[in-house]
Amino acid sequence: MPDQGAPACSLCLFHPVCGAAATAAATAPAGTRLRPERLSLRAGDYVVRQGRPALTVYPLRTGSAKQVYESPLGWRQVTGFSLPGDVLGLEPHEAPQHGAAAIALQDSEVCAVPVESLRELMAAPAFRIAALAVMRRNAERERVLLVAVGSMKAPQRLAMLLLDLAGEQARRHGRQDSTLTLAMSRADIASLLGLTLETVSRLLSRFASVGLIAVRQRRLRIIDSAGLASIYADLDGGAQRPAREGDPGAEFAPAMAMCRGPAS
Amino acid sequence: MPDQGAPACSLCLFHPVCGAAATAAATAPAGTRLRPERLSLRAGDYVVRQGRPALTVYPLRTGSAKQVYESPLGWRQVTGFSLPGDVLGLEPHEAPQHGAAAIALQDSEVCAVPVESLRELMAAPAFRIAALAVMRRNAERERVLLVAVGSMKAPQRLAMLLLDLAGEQARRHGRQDSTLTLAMSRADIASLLGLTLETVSRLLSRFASVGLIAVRQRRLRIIDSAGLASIYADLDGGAQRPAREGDPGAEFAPAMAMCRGPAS
DNA sequence: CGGCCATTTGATAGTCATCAACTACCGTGG
DNA sequence: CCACGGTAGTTGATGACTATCAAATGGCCG
Repeated sequence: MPDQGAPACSLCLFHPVCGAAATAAATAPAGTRLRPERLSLRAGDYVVRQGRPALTVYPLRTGSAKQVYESPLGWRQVTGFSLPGDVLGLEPHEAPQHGAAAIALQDSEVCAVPVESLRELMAAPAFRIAALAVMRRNAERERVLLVAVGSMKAPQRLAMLLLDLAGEQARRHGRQDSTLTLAMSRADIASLLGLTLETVSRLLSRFASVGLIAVRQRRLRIIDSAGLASIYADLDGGAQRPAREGDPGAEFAPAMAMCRGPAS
Repeated sequence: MPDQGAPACSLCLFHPVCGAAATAAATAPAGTRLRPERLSLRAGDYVVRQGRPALTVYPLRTGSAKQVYESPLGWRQVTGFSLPGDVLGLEPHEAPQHGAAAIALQDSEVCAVPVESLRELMAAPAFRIAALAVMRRNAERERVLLVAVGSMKAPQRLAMLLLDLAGEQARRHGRQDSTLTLAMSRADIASLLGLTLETVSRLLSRFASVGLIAVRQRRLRIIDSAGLASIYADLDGGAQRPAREGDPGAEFAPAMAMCRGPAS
């Protein structure tokens, strides 16, 4: 067992050049191997603070984190969640300061990579490409979130998040066991989606009552992935025209009765 | 009159190296001067299309444009407006494809700069810094928008936009004459802010009726800039607790009665 | 002048925030 | 080990906010 990294290390941006990983020996030039320091975090710890100089980036080994952005006027909002393999504090456009805070959602471990190392690595085309791809991915994510918050109804937003979390989980742990652990609170989810925690709680209950998911506290299992997807995908957000008699398609309408409140 | 550029050319990212500008002779190395081709656009023309290869960037000389992002599932949303001096189609993270469409809001003029030229220019530290700053600015803008759409009430969002437009206008035309021309339709504004066009129209009317602005069609004048700012800045979105008797501050509450609907 | 589109305005109701209990969970300390 | 307190989460009642539907008005272009 040469690779002593956590399971998700193989997804880390730095994995190919990480001295702690066996693969590095083969692919990385001798001089560029990293021996990152490791840090342990407790739930709630700040990994990076918004506005502070960006001196270090922190690949997440285990645990999870949230990004929190505070607008110039003091509005605060969760802008994303991070799972092992993600890089906390990685700023796009070579920003000299962190654009958002990163906060551990649970006891977690991170590596600490100085930005100088990062800058040197960026000189290597292969690494550079990978790093830029990660940043683009993050940017795209934020845009999807913007559209979700700006145009979609609450059930769709939540369905989107659940599917996204499941997808990320699958990307890491291989097979999708469809069982997630929500490391974030309802309030965090609500902030991300532009809702209130009560609404999130209610929707989760409603999803569960219709058999889409099973949820108990922070343990969640996706039962009907396709159902969630149909809620998410539903353009026009489950709009309810007066439902004239003989309305074609009324007898179908898969699971997106979700958007219509409790079954009367 | 050596500088033949449009007034806003001096704000263009490429101005220091633009062969059409007199200043370029002084600051730019001989080999890197640009002679960008100019294009004329009609209202509604696509400058760049989302997903198409990013081969050219288009500094906006005159007119205005909107960015429209379409999510993977087909949700479409305006993500920003551009004014002269902005660069259309400029993709962050060296993205090979355009991440959003840019559409002229009125008859406009743009320059066409090949990405190869851009790439060469990025080698020069001064230009690189400026370009990265522009991209960071754009990213920050999007995040502010995300928070606005996610957490703020409709009147705040609109006040924010008006102040922003006024600020951008002032940054270009020097003194703020406080008179803007809204090149975008109500529907575009609504899409940007995550509202409907009716709500935007109503709010504009309401703002006007309270003396914050004067608006007739697409001609708008800001009368009480501070009043708009107080609406925008109001944390907790003008929440109305039951207003107990003797509630301190009730007799104040500047212009943010806006958030409470028509004066009863 | 007529048609078309953008905008305004009104009426209505859906969605979701807000306020308020209530319950479940978790770690702590007796 | 169990009682306890505090936090997180659930559920209900209510109504504000804003979407939706509908119609009228105004401006612009052919």
